Amino acid sequence: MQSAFDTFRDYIARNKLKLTRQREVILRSFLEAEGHVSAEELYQTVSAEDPSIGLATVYRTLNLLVECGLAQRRQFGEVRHRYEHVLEHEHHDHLVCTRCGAIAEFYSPEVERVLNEVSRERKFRIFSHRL
Amino acid sequence: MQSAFDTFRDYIARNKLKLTRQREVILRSFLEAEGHVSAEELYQTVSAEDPSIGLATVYRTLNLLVECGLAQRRQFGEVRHRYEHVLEHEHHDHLVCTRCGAIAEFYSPEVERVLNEVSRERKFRIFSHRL
DNA sequence: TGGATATATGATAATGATTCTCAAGATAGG
DNA sequence: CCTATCTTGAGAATCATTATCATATATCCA
Repeated sequence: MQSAFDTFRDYIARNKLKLTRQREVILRSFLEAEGHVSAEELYQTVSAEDPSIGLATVYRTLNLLVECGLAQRRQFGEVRHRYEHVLEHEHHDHLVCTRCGAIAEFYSPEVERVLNEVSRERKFRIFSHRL
Repeated sequence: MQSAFDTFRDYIARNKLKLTRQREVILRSFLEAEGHVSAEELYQTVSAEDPSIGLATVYRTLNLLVECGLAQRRQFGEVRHRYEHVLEHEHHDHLVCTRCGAIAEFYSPEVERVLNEVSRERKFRIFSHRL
């Protein structure tokens, strides 16, 4: 299985994009970050390593990571989005505390099965789901 | 069982708020609207009946409706929120088409059961969920 | 290796949904 | 019908995210 960096490099190459220092720094920080990061939070981390990197570039790179399948974008109670890495852990759903924002992850084969059944009945094809 | 208007009136009274013409018009339009309305869409409908009602008031009233339990606010793929009435139909989850935005509703007792189990294990208490 | 060329970047402006502000208007209770 | 209190409409403000644009940089190819 290829590393996240390989996946990213492949995506870059396939789409005639360029592998820049900024993108490397951002990807590295993203992978080191644990759990669910917001763009702003990631920007803080990245800035510590290279203060010249702008917030816009963090946003742009996060979008790339989503496109190449390395990251998933989700929105919990808040306004802003959070990103989590995909390769590192299995598919799962979330419980989010409405008081403190704590997040617990879980996986249920039954939920998956129900979703497949329901979508078949209704003639939907499931690309992803959020619970 | 009391009507949506009664529920709203009660909430208004209990919180020392006032029942205004605008709020009545907006609630009525909301109940007549089918499915999942955005604030902007509801504003269009409301404007047709009374052009003097402002967008801010629609937002404010929708928030009241959510607070008193008549409406639920959800966010599908898009940026903006959509609101749906609660009293009219049972609790359910959604399938959303990523191409055309079509929405299908479904209910699965199994999903509910799994959520209850998981939340008990993790010491969460479920107020609501979005799938 | 050196350029040419296409893509990236940083700073900042723009956007779009939602909320806030505030002066003027309307409701409820006595 | 008066007054205290809550609402309203209009537009400004906010906040996360995206677009713009001039400059910088990576990649490709001779």
